[in-house]
Amino acid sequence: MSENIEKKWQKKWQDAKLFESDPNDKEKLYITVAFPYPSGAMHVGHGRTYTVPDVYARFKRMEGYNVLFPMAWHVTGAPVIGIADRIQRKDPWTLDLYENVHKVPKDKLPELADPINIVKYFSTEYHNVMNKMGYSIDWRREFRTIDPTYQKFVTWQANTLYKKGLIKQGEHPVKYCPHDKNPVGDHDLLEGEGVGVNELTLLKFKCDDIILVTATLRPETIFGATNLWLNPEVHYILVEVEKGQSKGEKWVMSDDSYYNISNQKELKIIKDINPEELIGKMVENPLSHEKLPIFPASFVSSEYGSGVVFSEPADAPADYIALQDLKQNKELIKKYDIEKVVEDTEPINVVTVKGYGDIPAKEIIEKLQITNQDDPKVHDATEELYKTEHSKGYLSERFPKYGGKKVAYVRDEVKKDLIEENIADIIYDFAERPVICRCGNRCVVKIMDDQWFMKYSDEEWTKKAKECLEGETVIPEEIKSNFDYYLGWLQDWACSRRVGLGTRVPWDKKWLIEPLTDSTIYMSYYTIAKYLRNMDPELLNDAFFNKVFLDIDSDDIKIEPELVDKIQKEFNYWYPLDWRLSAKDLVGNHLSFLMFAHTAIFPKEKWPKGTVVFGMGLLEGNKMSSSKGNVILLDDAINEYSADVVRLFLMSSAEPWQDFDWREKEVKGTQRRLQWFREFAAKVEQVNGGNLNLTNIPEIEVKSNINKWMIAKLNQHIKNSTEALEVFQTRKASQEALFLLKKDVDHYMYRIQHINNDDEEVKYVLSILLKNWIKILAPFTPHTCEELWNKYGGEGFVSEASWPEYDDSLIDEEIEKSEELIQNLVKDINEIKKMVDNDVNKIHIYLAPQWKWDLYKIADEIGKPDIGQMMGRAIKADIYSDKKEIANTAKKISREMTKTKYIGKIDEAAILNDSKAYIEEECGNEVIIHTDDSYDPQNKARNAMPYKPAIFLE
RNA sequence: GCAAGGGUGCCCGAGCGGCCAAAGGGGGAGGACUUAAGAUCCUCUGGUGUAGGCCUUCGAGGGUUCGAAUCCCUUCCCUUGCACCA
Repeated sequence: MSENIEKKWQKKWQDAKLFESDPNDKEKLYITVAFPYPSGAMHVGHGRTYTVPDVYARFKRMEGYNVLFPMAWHVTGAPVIGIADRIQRKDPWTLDLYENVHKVPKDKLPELADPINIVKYFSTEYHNVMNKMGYSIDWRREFRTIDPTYQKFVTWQANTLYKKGLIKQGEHPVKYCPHDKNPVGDHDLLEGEGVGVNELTLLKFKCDDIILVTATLRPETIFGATNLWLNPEVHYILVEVEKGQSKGEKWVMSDDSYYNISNQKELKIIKDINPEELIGKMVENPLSHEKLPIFPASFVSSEYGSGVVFSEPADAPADYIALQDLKQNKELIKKYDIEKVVEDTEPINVVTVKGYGDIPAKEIIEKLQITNQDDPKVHDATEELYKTEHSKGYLSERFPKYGGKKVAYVRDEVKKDLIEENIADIIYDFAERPVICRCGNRCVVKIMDDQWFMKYSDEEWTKKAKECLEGETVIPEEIKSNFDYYLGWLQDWACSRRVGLGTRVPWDKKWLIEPLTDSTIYMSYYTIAKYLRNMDPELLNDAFFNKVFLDIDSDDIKIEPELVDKIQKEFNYWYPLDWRLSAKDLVGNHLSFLMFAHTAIFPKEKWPKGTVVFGMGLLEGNKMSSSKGNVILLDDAINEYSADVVRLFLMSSAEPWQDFDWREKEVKGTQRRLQWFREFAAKVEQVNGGNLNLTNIPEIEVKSNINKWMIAKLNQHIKNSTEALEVFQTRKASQEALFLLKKDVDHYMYRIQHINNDDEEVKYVLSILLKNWIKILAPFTPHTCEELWNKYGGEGFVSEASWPEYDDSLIDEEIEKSEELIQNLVKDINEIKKMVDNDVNKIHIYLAPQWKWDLYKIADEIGKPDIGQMMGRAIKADIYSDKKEIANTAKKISREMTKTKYIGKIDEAAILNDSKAYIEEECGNEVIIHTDDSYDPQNKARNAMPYKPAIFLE
């Protein structure tokens, strides 16, 4: 049923070309959301992402803007290559994922062995589901990032940045498989997913004419170096460095580490080295020049770093325990003839850290009860101490230049100085191992030296990007400082790739442009995409784009000038982008790149104006994840609940930047609420005798308080909802527009039960209410609203209807206070009745006399519960003769005023009389409203306070 | 570790100096309707009180203020990001 209605309106919108936006005289609004990478089916989390801009677009359209909301598909990149490959190989996990989670029909599955087919299949799927959601997208501008026309655009973009000197060649460490001769991404790994690459400082210890190189994460501990460790079991070699700052030096390292380091430096193997011959010899500490002995140790790994380690037993638990082991191993000491030096070797304090003494490593070894260097707990000890010292440690005062400073700062300083003096170099290694390629071979860290980089570190460029950020509205606001941080922190970004789908680097065709780099200014492409989609890509040269986007004239433009002019005008009409929406995790890359790229290419007036950042999706409290199968596909959700229910739920369960939680029970609650709304509309028609006409509601003057109250509430909710939508608060807006308004309507309907159901005022109020209500819900539940609008005589599409103007003058404090007065009174009476045992016949109500209002006013002017001041002013103004009574009342007011908002005197007698019948009905007794205390047997009248009449139950 | 955000009633979540015992939803209890169930509607959902009140609560501790869930300080805990990947 609802599915048919939704289909019907989607078709009507399409036939009327409602969302095909072309330049006109209206004010424009251009909104985009990060386009999807369609490597799987759309789930409800994606649904939220794309519903937010749709709701906003629909809202702004009703406000009278010419809104552009386009969509395209980001299909460049490597992941689909891996997926296709796994499908090709019939990897069971992948097949299961695509068949059962992404729900690809079994007969279609084999086609997905081709990456192109994956992106085609899912982008088509996305397109269809987006239509089923009722998104108001201008599909004439749809494209995929591998379309030849788009590639021409990316080529232009790359050339433009290149010419400005913002793309440079440089070196960069990557995970690399020496067997495949290719960089490897995480998805290409058999083992070691997510393992990071560490930059290690390689310290050079001279030993005659050769150098023992030791790799460390903690170069500052060089001050406490006592000896070197070599593992007698490991195979060492001597190599000569052939290039770079260490050229000509002869290094000793393990041959396993050579496997890695040779990918980073040009090394020539000279000969094998027998560690036994080196153990016992002395090397020179490069910093202090003192002589240090070489000792044997079994914990030294041949794979990590260089296979040679310098020992700092005060702060490195492994070094400490290895030294203890050695001291006890008389046999070994004897073998290498190092009795004296071993005996003399003691830890040297380097780092002072709270909670530890002089030799932190000793303490932690003892704490964890580690008994020898091959105990796996050594690893935990190292990790713990490393973290503590890094965050809380200080280098001991006695070291010149660096002493007394925090370890965290000293580390980089020492490293920089050592390298400058050429007593250290840099190598890279994995933080953990093993890292094994799919082909079964050990991966290495390779330095690619022909990699292309975006120079995001460029100071001037960063300054401009920050300026761009400064001029933007960021929602939520707190993210802005985050952005600022990222813009400054971004280093050069490797922007070329060897594998994946994408556009070639125009001047170096062996590279592809990295997928985050090819989608930083594509919002400008949307504005002209409808002209380019059927064009011969060969016509789209740089000259063309230069003219359209930057107004640079050229003889090389191959398209007729009139068309170029039209295209350029369209770009200038839509640009700059008003709003960019994207997920939280893209703040540090995509969204920042977007700002960088815009400032580099476009003049300031074309820089983006606003960014909205999204939170994540949860499913019944757990993180949504396709790969774990923990998702609900959007299509399934639509089929089960209808698009409107899904939309409404997604918009109302959390604000866009918060994490939302798809809870079936609450989705069902939303469904019932929407159903209630439809029934309410039918009820309004029924009250109107079956011929409700929303286009033509006869004007009528509203007199009764409760009707005025309903109108006031309606206006208040429209106002709140409008203000919330302006700043993308879809949750607040939908709460106001549906849930809170419904609560007031419920109350209203209850209140008017006693009124003649042919009452003209009620008919009018309900009609006005419904008319506006349909409108303010239209952005959230467009199909339902379109249907109701049409059914009850609305003119045209509600999607095109004008957004309701709220009238501040109708949002009357006094009217609200009146209803509050009545409700509080009823509540109080019933509460007292509950507590009183005897039967009640009559309810007497006494109102506060004028002087109490005067006193309340004085209290309000003072602004705080200061009884002394109140008394002073009251007596001066001579508001009442009995000072004791004034004092008593002042005390009460002092208490009351912190709980009640003062809005001036209201005519309580009139208000209560207006609703007397209602009060009697609610309380079940006759009500007598006294304007004086001529009948007051229990002396209750004196309790009357402004907004709080006295009650006497008889 | 660094950076950002956050800890609110059974649960999710609003509130961000006084209309706050704290919106709204979910869950629970009771009632109306119904042959019954469901849906819908009403009431209650911190404690206590024989006159509309009082007491205790917003991670913990301290402070500012006539007044703090809201502001400041300290402390504990949680979530996210830290890159060559969309």
